[in-house]
Formats: sequence, C-alpha cells, structure tokens
Amino acid sequence: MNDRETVKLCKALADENRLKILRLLKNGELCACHLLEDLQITQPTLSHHMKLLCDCGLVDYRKEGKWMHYSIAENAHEKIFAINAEYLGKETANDT
Amino acid sequence: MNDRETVKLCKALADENRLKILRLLKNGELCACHLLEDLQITQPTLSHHMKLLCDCGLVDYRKEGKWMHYSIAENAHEKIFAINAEYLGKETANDT
DNA sequence: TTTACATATTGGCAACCGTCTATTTATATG
DNA sequence: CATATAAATAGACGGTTGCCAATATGTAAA
Repeated sequence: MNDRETVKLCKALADENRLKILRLLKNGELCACHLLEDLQITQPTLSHHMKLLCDCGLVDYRKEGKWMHYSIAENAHEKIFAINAEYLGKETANDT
Repeated sequence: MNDRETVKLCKALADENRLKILRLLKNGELCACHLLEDLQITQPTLSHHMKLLCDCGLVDYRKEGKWMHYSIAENAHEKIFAINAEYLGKETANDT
C-alpha cells in the first residue's frame, strides 16, 4: 500500500458518520436502508459515504436484488496494521 | 478515544507529506530543520503539519534551545490498534 | 409495460485543508 | 542591546469535502 492509497484510506476513516457506519457493520453485514435508519443523513449522502468506504477497501458490498448489503472487508484489519508498520515503526503487537 | 479524536487522528494521517514525516521519524528523533531538507515544503507549512501530528498524539516534541526535536509518540501504535478494535471488530492480531 | 421502491449520480453551496508569503516570537550570541 | 537563526502565527488563495434537493438508474412485481 503506497502513500497515496494510505491517504485514501485515512481520509475514508476521517469522518464521524463513516466511523459510525463502520461500528454498525462491526457486528455483521447490513443493508443500506438499515444503515440509513441509524444515521441522520440523506440517502444520497449515505451512498456517497459507502462509495468512499468501499473504494479504499475497508468495506465489501453484495448486491441482492434491489438491496445493497455492506460488511467490513476481510483484510480491513491488515490494512490498519500495515499503516502502523509502515509509518510508525514497531511491528504489529498484542497490547491487550 | 472517541469518534471526534479518531477523526482528528485519521485526518492527521490523511496527507502524503505527513506520512513522509512519520516515515522519517520512524528511525528516531529528528529536528525540524532536518525534516525540512527532505520535504518540498516551506518552513511554515512544516510547522503546520507538525502541529497537527502533535495535537492528535502521534508525535512527541522536545524543545532544545532554538531547535524542536520530534519523534513518534510512545503510544502511537496503541492508537492505531484502538481504531481497529473500535471500528473494525476483530481483536488486535499478529498477522506477520 | 407500468408502477413502486432501493440505490446511484448530478449539481450546487458552505466549510475545511494544504500551501504560500509576510511577519512575529523565541532563543542564543557578540 | 543588536544581530542572527529556528520556529510559530496570520492572512490569503485554490482545491477538496460533506451535505442536500433533484434526478437518474436499476430491479422487482402487478
């Protein structure tokens, strides 16, 4: 992941509504209409946010008829850890 | 770390020059004037970037006479892992 | 095919961000 | 104090971002 892609990913994370979306998806796949209910934004705005989250690779989508289902991408975690390794030095750690 | 602080941190990471700065600091503390040499930006712009990096807690500073010395903050890694835990679900992992 | 509904795209606006030049502040030294 | 140097602040400008209303597209069912 080069600097450009990292910037893209971090920009995607740098918005309160998108963070809320990720937290909602943390528990499993959700339909766009469900996400809309829990956020104080319009449908086009949600669509915009989902595009950013998908484009940076944090979120996967699955189309089923009229509905779009979103979920945290499998390798989303690795992307975050990669940032740590590339820009902050220390290896991945278990800090619990 | 609440959503607001996370946004602040991710915004700080969402710029190519700041990523370069972090990579430079990865190997240890550096003076501002040294950082300037490796970046194609002016001194005020660097000062601006450093403020953002310090304010979000990713970078520590140490003033020595006229010189400012910057380094990756001790708990910078934990902050990244916290994002993973809070917004992407899975626990901290070792994926090497 | 017509209707209904879920989602995406367009276009516009205010706020924010990265950058610069000019200036100010802080610190050391003659 | 006067001078020199390192860093911070102020103000301005173009580009980007988040938001919405309006519209378009895609899909299912009558």
